[in-house]
Amino acid sequence: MKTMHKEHTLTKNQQIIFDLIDKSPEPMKAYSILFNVQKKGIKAPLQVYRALDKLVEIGKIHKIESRNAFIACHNSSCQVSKATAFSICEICEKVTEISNDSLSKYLANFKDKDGMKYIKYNLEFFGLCKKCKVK
Amino acid sequence: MKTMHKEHTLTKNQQIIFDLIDKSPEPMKAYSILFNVQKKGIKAPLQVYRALDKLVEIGKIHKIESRNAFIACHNSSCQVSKATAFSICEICEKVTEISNDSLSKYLANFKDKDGMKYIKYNLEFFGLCKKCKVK
DNA sequence: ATTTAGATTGTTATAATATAACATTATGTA
DNA sequence: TACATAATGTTATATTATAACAATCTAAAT
Repeated sequence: MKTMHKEHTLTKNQQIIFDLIDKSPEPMKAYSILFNVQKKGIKAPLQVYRALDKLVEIGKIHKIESRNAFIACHNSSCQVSKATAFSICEICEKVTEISNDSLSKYLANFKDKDGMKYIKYNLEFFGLCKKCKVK
Repeated sequence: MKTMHKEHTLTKNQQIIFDLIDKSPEPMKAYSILFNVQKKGIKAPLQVYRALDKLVEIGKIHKIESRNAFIACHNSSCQVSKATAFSICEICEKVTEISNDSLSKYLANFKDKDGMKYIKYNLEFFGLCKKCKVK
């Protein structure tokens, strides 16, 4: 079965903003994105936020909630941003999307006693990355 | 062994703000808190944010990152906000702290392949609560 | 090719969330 | 008492995000 969510044709603004985020080694914040795309004609915050909203919706990027920042999705098996997990280094702020079958299965099947039906989750691990740990 | 993290004596501002959040049936936002404590002499956003920072630090409250809102901790076994999990209803916005041994053990022991040492995590599940599900 | 509905864009203004900087006051402890 | 640390009060400002509305583009159905 084909995963459909990567198939969207992006609009001009969406493409410009996705390309920028996709090339960035770290999560990008909305106003940093704005600054970087102004030479391409995107001049207002709302233009950035609208593209970000759409890109999140179709699963091309994820929002790192604790950082108010956005990274490109590099996890072909992630289900349209419905199930996301990240590791975040508290020193260098490097963020990596976690792709781990055991974890995603565990969380997808998790049921709490309160009878809620979960349709989405977001998990953020914080710690020290390999590089920062040894410093 | 005694859990030490609930033993802090709160300062005046901290106590006022904690009491307000603790009584609230839903997560409270910073400026809503500010509005509600102005009659008690807390007049500036920074006074609120400083108390919130401290209360989060000592584990009396948690921040719901996806909502920019704060709830009191009712989970006596939670380790000073180092390991938090919440369920969030996307319709009524009810938030419940999840207290589940299996989950917390699984996450505390989770190790990803990238060699990171995790010292903290935050998990947010989204879905429909029992009430909203049947509507 | 034309129509039409829906999505996207451009624009201005403003709302909501959060922190910087600095002077002052309280608190605990040596 | 004196000292260090934490907390407070205050003004100003930075950062993140959305409201409202008119204009334009796009895809699909005539």
